[in-house]
Amino acid sequence: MRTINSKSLLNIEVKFMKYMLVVEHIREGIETGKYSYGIKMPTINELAKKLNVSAMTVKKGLDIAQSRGYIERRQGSGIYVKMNTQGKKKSIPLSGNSSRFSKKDLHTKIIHFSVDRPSKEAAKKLQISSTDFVYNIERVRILRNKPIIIEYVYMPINVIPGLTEKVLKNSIYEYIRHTLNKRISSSDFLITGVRPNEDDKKFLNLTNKDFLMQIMQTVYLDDGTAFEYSVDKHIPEVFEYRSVETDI
Amino acid sequence: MRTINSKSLLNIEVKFMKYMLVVEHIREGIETGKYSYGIKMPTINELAKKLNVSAMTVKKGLDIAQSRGYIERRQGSGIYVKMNTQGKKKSIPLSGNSSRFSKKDLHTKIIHFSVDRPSKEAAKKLQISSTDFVYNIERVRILRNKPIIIEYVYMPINVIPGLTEKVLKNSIYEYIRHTLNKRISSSDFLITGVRPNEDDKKFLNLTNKDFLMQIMQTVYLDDGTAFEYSVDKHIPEVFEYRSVETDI
DNA sequence: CAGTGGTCTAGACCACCTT
DNA sequence: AGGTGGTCTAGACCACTGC
Repeated sequence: MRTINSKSLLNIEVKFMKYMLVVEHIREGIETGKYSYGIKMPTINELAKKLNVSAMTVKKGLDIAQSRGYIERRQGSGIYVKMNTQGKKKSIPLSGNSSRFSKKDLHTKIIHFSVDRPSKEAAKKLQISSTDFVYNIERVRILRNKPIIIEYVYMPINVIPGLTEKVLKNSIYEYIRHTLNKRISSSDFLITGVRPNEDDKKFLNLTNKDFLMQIMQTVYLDDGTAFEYSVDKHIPEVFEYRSVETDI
Repeated sequence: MRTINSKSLLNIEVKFMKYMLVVEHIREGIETGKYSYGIKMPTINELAKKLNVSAMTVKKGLDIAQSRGYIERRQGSGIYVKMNTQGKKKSIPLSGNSSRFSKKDLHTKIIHFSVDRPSKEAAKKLQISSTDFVYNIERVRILRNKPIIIEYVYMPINVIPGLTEKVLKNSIYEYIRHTLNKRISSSDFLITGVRPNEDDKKFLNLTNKDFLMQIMQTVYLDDGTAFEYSVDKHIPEVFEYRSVETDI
């Protein structure tokens, strides 16, 4: 990646794509209240001049700001702020758990941890052979003594070597990012509502009357390798998925 | 919009942004099996030459193909096909109902239709005054005699004038697009799991043991006007939300 | 018709992967 | 070192809005 140093006068080296300057400018403007709901923003050329980048780069930044729901663009008219100061945040299923809780309140109980052959389903999703080995993990997330999420996770041992119970007790994603130095790039996921199975009922203290919000997902590294196939089931009290959709 | 005519030799005028040629090329390649899972695609320069567009335009098309989950891009390596022939489709909540059913099998029952003042919540979401008027609509969607979705819809009468029961029986969105000639551009939505209320139970034939998949959404026209605030509740058997998330 | 956003281009250069 | 994708630019031209 090409990087530039902004704020170098402050001796704080911030590495950015230039188009992220645009996104940051808008995010900051919304947070500080400079840009509030419905206001017309500066034009593309003004932004380009102010941030010292080309118009094309501003446009690329606007693409991202728009995809995040910050702004609305009206051809021939201008750019308008769409988000309120109390910014909406996407609850991203990438990390397998909701980020709405402070880390202190959240504990992890490991129900099962083994290395097995993958199920047919898991092998297909992970694009591996049924003779390869995968970690087979079952975890329960507990929020202030209340179990809220049960996770069934499959990861190829070749892709994510060296998993231990200690890692599972903390964050698998931290381990992948900071110990293995791999980058997570994308996920396909599917949200449905399901009834609990026997394990779900046992570990989340549920009955047949209860239900769960299920996310089935395949997660990819930035080299395209699928490294996780997982099924997370959340109790409805703590689940929400928020997003923005834009035409094309 | 700038438009060009492709396939003019066939006397079929297809109006496109050039970058959509790239998206279409990839979609078609996946559908016909020319591009199958894992295959390395032509390079950007090759695509540019083949489709007779600039490299930047190819890149813009790739952005869209990537956001649709068609491809994976690996810097320094190439572009790889990610989607299987039996293409995944996003079940888009924009239309308020799942598009997995043929129109023939789906019927609509209108439970309630009036013009009222908006609730505080609806006024806030629609960015209108509590003294303005809104359509207050309650509909049930019925799939082959089984009620599957109940919808509570609020629309400002100033923005969407002339709604009738006949429109409600068909598609409000068709009416907006083709009769009012307005364009729908984006939506914010929130997916949660809920228990049915009294109306839900009555009209979907549910009990307290049942649950529903709820989408609360605000939908915007391309001029930024919020024109719909709605709560749709789907029975879990027919609900799924599928998507792709990419870093940034 | 002036202003604004959208599309498109050719080309320079950078970052990363592969050999 | 060569190939490939990513970023960035300056500038041309188009489509739309609003005065």
